[in-house]
Amino acid sequence: MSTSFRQDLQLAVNHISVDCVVLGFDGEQLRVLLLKRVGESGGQEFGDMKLPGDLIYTDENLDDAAKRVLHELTGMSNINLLQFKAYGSKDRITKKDMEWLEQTTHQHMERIVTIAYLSLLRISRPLATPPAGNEVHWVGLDEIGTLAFDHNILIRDAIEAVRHRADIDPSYLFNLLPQKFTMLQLRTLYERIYGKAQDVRNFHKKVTQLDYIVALDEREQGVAHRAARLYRFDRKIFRRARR
Amino acid sequence: MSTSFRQDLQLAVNHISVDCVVLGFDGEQLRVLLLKRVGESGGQEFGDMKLPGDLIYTDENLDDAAKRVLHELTGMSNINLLQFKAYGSKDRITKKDMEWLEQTTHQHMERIVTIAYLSLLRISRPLATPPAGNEVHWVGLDEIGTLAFDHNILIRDAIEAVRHRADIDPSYLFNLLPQKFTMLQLRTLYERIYGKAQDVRNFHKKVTQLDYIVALDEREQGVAHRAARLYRFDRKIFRRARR
DNA sequence: ACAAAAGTGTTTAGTATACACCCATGC
DNA sequence: GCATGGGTGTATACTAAACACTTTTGT
Repeated sequence: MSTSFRQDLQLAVNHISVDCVVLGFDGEQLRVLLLKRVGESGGQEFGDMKLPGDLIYTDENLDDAAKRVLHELTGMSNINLLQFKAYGSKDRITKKDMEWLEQTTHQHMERIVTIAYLSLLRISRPLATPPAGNEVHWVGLDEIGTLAFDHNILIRDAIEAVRHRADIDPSYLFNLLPQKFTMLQLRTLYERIYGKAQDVRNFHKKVTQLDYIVALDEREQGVAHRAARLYRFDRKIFRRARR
Repeated sequence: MSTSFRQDLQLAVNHISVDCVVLGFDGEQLRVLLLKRVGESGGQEFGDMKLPGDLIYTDENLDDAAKRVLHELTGMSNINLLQFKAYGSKDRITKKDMEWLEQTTHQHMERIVTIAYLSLLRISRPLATPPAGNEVHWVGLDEIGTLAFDHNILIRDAIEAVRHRADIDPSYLFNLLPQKFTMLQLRTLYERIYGKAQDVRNFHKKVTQLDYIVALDEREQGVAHRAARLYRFDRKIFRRARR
């Protein structure tokens, strides 16, 4: 809070937003939920993409604002949510972005600090139909072009945050997998997150000696080769083992 | 940024501050830099302590605001600085704290989001004399009472951030040690950060096989027992080994 | 001589890595 | 019958942990 050292200097009039990096995994690659944005700049119409987010309301906590954004986007409550960084540099917002904001919110904006959140979502879960004029897409990490604001940077930082979080909490990544998954899916996920190949046998060994990953008697269906065994993550066993 | 889903709701008028958790290590325990705060609430004068921090100015980046606060406090520039979390819940500011803020800043406050920074400082470095009415103290972690705002929580989270950071970057903790240090100092530091005892021999072994910690031909002076060898951290060797 | 901390090796357990072949299934 | 991925074991290197006595120095 203020140290009262320099009351004479001008204080900023601020807006605060939350932006959500929602990650999914399709069995092959990581994908991010992006919204289509349309606007006008210098008489030219443009269309690009952005992360879901919003300005926070009066009396609304940061975490609650992020929950609200995700609820509006997906129709879900109780989504895992992790605040990972705040972005407040002046040049994170270009003139074009500022114009778009003022067109959209009908407010004068001086400066926007955004608090970035990370959320992992099973990609199979159906999304709510978004309000008219909004298009939501799962976009593969390699297919992301230049996004609005500094959202490319947010996504890069978010991936790093996933890694750190998964190091601390080994259960974290299971938010990205279906309830029943194959070893290949799990291994591919690790390869995508950590960016390096995992040895099949060593990976299999490491995973099977974790008691909270339990083998099912089921196998995958309708594949053009030997069907893989399915596994599930058992949260209760995991919790017990950790205390 | 705005999704424009609900323009009709009232947006918050916000203030944004930075707070700095500055940690030092005296060879025995971790200490935090705290400022004395005096104020009046309900006719009663009170005195307690708070973290250094300030509202950000117009056109000022978050990181720059944190740098400014630290510069005013310590007279130093080029201090390591790590943003670790944003705090924005409504109830983080009590009525008493809000009164104090309005007394001090002569501004109406509706809501304050603070971006918290972590900084490690050699405790031996002399601090600048703070502006009149400000008292700065290095307070041991165990001696911290109830601080203003949610500053006790910020400090707890900061310690966790130190651990995570040190896991990623083994050079980080050397910011807390004098340039020449003994094994005991280094070991005690690890014990304080990770909260558990380190075996003397194993620790010594692990450290001496790191080439970027170099043994000096000097020993400590004026101790009432066998004098310990001094070591220093060599940043150049460290950098080379990491690429 | 005694108090107080410095300094030093070995053994054992666990974890990480490297590596190649047969199996089941659908087409 | 062939293409595709599923499934399995062993040997080696490295890292982590447990554990106790002698040395140096100041008082």
